[in-house]
Amino acid sequence: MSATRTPRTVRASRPSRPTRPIMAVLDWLGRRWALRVLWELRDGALAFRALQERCDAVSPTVLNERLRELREAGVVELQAVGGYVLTTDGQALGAVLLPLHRWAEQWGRRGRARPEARRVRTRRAP
Amino acid sequence: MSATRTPRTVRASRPSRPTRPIMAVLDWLGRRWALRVLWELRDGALAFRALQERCDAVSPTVLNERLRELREAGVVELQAVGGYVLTTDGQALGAVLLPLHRWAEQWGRRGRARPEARRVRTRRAP
DNA sequence: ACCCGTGCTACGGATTCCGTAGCGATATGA
DNA sequence: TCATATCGCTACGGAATCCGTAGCACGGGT
Repeated sequence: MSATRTPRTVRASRPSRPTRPIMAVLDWLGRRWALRVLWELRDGALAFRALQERCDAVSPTVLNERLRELREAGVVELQAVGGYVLTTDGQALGAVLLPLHRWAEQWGRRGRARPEARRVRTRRAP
Repeated sequence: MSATRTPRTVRASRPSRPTRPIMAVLDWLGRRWALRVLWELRDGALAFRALQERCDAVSPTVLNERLRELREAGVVELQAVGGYVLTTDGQALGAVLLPLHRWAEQWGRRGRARPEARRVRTRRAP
């Protein structure tokens, strides 16, 4: 019937994984600028535009979306005055980034370069 | 010439930041599935398809791209037999994820829900 | 009445991600 | 030798996300 040779079944092997919290965290933490926002807020509150400034001038659309997700996760909050700040949970999460910072420093000393920009999608002539 | 009222200059304030290693790490680590790949490799080597399986059946295109970046960063390598495995640096980086795991467990116990799927782009009526 | 700064949104175009199909190489068995 | 199976990995079209710019509504200062 089928033209293919082998289904190569890759799915169907996770029938009822309970979706551990770590999976959820790795998911929303692994979105663009999420880690960076936590890192930039580690020293104290920052206003929206100040935060945007520090994140390589990320577009306000994405920044606002990340901040909303981080607020829903309960790690950052917007205080009446002074801008965005880490909550207690957020500070605990930010503390996890300190070992990462140390690792990055040693990693940088070993001459590791940042993986360079991905290949541009081959565009066909218009 | 411009019709705007105020430039609201958000750029132009980072003239010569030396691009610390932590920034580079937060960049390539904050891409989709990068953290998850490190997490799934923490217990030992995994073949390409086995790794794909564990990462919610991520598409092979993205998985291969992440693996390439992680190899260029020197945290993952493909051994002759057995599939992908963390390097020494990679294991040190994976160790950073353990405190994150503990944080996530407590975070999950406090009833935090994963920030739900983003809103669909508001499409105006046709 | 301005001027300035706040958080935040609209929107079109560029980039990235996903889902499926399949290739070349290698291994194993009949 | 031929068939089958699995390996890492690629092609490609469509969907989702991200970016860059412009600007709104509100409030405080002068």
